[in-house]
Amino acid sequence: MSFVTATVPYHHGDLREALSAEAFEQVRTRGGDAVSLRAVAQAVGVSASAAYHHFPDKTALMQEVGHRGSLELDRRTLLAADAVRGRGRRAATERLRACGAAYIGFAQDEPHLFRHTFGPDCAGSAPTGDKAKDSASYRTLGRCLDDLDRLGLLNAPRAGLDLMTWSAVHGFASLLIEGIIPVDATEPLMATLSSVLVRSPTR
Amino acid sequence: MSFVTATVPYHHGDLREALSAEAFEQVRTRGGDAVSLRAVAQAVGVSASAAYHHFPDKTALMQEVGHRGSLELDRRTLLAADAVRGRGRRAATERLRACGAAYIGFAQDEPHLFRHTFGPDCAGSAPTGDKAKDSASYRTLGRCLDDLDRLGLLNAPRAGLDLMTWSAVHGFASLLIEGIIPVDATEPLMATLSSVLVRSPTR
DNA sequence: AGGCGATGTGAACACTGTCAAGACTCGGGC
DNA sequence: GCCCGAGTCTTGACAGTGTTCACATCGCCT
Repeated sequence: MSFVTATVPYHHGDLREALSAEAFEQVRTRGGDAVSLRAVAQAVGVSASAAYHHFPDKTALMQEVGHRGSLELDRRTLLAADAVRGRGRRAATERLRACGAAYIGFAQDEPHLFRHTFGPDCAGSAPTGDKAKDSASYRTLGRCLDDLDRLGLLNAPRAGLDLMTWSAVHGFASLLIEGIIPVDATEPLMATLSSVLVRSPTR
Repeated sequence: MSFVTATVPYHHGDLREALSAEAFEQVRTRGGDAVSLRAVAQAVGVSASAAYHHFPDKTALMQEVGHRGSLELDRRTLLAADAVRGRGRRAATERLRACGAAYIGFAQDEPHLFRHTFGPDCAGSAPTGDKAKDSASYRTLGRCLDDLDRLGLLNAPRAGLDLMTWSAVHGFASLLIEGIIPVDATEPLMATLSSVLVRSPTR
């Protein structure tokens, strides 16, 4: 009824969005395993079962979170790659390094999000089994390699290099956030990767 | 009391071991998130709270499982590497390939176990932040690189190559079991890795 | 024999995901 | 105006979880 009525509004404009956002934030801070549907619902100010009118499962909500996570990763890598201007040898090499560092940096800054994004609930959602090409960060990495290839700087045949590079960066990030690898190994990793991938300068 | 009494024996000889083994098996088949302390205890034929006299937490039990998983991974990689005899160029290259393939094969054969072994509950258990050197599979991979280095076949300075190679193999395995990468990409990956790491044969 | 410590049990707590039944609110047709 | 149905949200319940508590039981040592 009647005027103002700011408190307890009505049907809560856009619950689905609110739930997604809140879940995202909780996964980001507390980690995927530690967030409960009930807690998310309560934070939004709504009953737990209300969520079931917008998501079939808790898993569906979590997949939405994972999707947002991958978007953020894509954004970061693309930003880092675009920040390096120029078309020369130096620029192309640096671009690859920056792109990889951004990928690893994301995992470092948001380990919970990173884990969840590539966790079994989210990653396996695409039934195609070849989600690689859907990933923008993968494509960004690929474009960095293209640049190097165009300059004839690659140490090996272009094909298959995307996968290897991505694997190395992703694996390193994974091992890093689990504490298996010391954090100060990131620069050396990218340096080694460069030295292996791009042809030596003077010769 | 009295004779025979095979059923409901006594204190159950070695519960800790039984629980670990059962938990390991359940994680292996059902996946880490799907196994409950109670189910493990019941399968062993014991009350749930009995487990708390042998493990402080459910997490502690799960860490034990993770440890067993890493032992199995170590065993497989070592076995694969040792199966390749010879000290020549061919052998050294093939040894590296076999070692990596075994690593990836483990992830493929036992995805649940692999995930759990490198999951946050298990991997981060060592507070040193540099558990890499403790991992036998890491060292096995390193020895393969040593062999190549001794023959002067490496395409880049030896230092840092362990980390890069391990990262690539581990990352590939991770992406593979989440369905992000098609399974038939394993051979190409190891081929690319080899072609990048070891110097070209004729020149 | 007595008792003590290690090892087991059962009931209880707070919490989880999920679902069925009912209440509220809105928009559109009489 | 009214009413009704669709969409939305709540309450209450169920089975299951990790964990803890008080208590029972067993083997071993003095």
